[in-house]
Amino acid sequence: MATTIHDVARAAGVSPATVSRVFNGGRVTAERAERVRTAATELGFAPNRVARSLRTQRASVIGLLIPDIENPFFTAMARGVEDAAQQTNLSVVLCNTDEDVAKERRYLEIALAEQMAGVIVAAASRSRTDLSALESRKMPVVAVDRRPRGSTVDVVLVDNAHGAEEATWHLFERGYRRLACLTGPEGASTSEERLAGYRTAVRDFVRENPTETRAAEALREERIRYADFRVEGGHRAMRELLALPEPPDAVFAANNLMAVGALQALAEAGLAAPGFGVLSFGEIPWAPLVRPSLSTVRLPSYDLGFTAATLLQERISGGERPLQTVVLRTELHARESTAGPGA
Amino acid sequence: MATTIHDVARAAGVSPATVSRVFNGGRVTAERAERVRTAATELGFAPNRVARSLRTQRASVIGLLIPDIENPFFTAMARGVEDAAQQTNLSVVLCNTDEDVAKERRYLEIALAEQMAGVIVAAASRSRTDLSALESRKMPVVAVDRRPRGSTVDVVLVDNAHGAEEATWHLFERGYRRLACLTGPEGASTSEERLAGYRTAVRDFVRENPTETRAAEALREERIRYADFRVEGGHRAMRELLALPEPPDAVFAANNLMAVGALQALAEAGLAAPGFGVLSFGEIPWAPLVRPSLSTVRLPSYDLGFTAATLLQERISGGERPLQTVVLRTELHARESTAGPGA
DNA sequence: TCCAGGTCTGAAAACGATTTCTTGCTTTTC
DNA sequence: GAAAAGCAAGAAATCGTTTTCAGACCTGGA
Repeated sequence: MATTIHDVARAAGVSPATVSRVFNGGRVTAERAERVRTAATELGFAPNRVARSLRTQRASVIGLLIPDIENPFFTAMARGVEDAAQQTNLSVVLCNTDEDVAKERRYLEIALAEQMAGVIVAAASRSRTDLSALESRKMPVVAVDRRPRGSTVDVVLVDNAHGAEEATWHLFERGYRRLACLTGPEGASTSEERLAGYRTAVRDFVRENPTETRAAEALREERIRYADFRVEGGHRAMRELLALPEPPDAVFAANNLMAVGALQALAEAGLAAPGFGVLSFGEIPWAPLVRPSLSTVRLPSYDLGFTAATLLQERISGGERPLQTVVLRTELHARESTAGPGA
Repeated sequence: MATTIHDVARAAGVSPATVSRVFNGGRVTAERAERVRTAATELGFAPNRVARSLRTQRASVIGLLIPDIENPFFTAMARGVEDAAQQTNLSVVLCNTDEDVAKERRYLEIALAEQMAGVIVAAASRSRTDLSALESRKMPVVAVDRRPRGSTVDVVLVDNAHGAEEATWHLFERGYRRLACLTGPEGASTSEERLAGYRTAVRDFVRENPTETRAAEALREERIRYADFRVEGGHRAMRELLALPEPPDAVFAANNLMAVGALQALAEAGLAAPGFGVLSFGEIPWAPLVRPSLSTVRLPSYDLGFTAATLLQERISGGERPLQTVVLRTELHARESTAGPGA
């Protein structure tokens, strides 16, 4: 049934050790190596990875833990990881943690028990995600998109603050003056950084345009809503914003799903671009189809994954180098229409 | 470092065999079992899955091969698989084959070499996907969404023909008379079945309404376009349809991505509902936001995955029963507006 | 001629679990 | 009371590799 290294050895008239050496680049005379190789193909031999992992204490699989498999941001990232991994014949195991720390912990345990070669993790929680077990067992880890608190691993991040700043600025340039912000959960590094970028942009704009007195209201408490990075949360928060005595005329949404929720709320209220401005931090697939049209900040999701996987592979192959933090830039994608709110 | 079964045995003053029995439900006296258990938790012991797999020749991991990780249909399916798998402590490994038979073959080989407990596969190709290697090694397999030719495995399918029939009929009911069809690649079971359903509905309608002479044109060759199940293909095909001397007034798109492409082409041509009817076979996430609005056939993607995983688990635990084919029903989701093309 | 230094090879010991086999005890049964 | 049966527990074999170790063989220099 399953042909083993012994079967090949017997067929080729050599010892199992020699067969192993042929497959792992040991020193074997050309003539014998040839005999082994033909015997192997003849028998359809493929080395048993489980046995190999047990012996070498290392599998040729890396784990990728993401919080939401249905979010296109993470699936694009997964593609990047996969493409990078293929280069060194690593295979990728995708685990969906569902933003749930308990589920995440279970997957991390599996990663250890399966002796995976390494793990790339987009942490479910900044403070409660615990990578120490992996670190103490010397398993290579790269954190991506979100920086877990207090762990000493390589990190690949998006330049959230800068991207949010540019995006907010863009809303001002388009002529909107009564901005609001829809950010993610308090405590998540991504939502805090994006909110910080929003605030910076508003302050800068107010400083440079002292006559625009109302712009500063964008910093007021009631204009800044914390939601949960999901469609439903964005929807509810947007409704609250619209119910304000002085509702905003544009909104900066800190991720794509909340932007979708906001668009729904706007549609229900009969509002649309260009009268109302919407900026989504993160692409909405098929955004051109979406009504009302909106501008988006394109996130380097694929590259995020690709870079993380490359870093991880360096660690796996034993590269001793200082911890690295890579920050990738975003890209503003303005909607085609140039008309502002007044038009 | 890694605590093994031996460490636990020594700490509890028993043999490794006993420890193993405690964890696998062998017969052990209560008093000893207790000693083992406390020792295990004290040492933080977790059995090494690799070693276990090597010995038992079976891993507690199942592989899920899907053709496109960025298609929400498949990610929803993945969730279903995962939820079902959790019930028996199986973990799921997601592999993205990218509609590429070579990539798929590589993943199937990995599944064998890693000795996974089983595989669920949405085949990249109906005829060229080859599951025989798995079958001959007695690895449990369930095919999902697409039925691979000539293999004897359990299958979980969508009732494509029936769903397409209902959907097409719905277009007629809304008042459209010049229908067209955008189907998938020739040779794919899903696209053929959906096309067949479309044809059945048209024929039925013509038979029941002999005065509607033009309706039969929906069966003409130029009204039926084969594309590739992707956005770009749908876009191109729709443009061709619109360029016909007698363009259609409604289109049945055989999957969600092509429907998106079609909507793009329509938007470019200045067409929208209700003047032009669009029916998407498969949900478009955030469809309510999409312009023009459209009706969709909701596919049981989650249940597809859940059912497949349940079936697979029965096979894994050795249930000997005849091969099964489960067909799940679709659900028509009409767009809210009731106005037809003439309105 | 002999020995040092190299290359190649096979035997055997890991890796960490499960499982068969055996042993020694206790309980039943006639 | 002795034979049969049942049960718990340990010793040891096993899964399929990799890798250490030691031996065999060859080459070249003194």
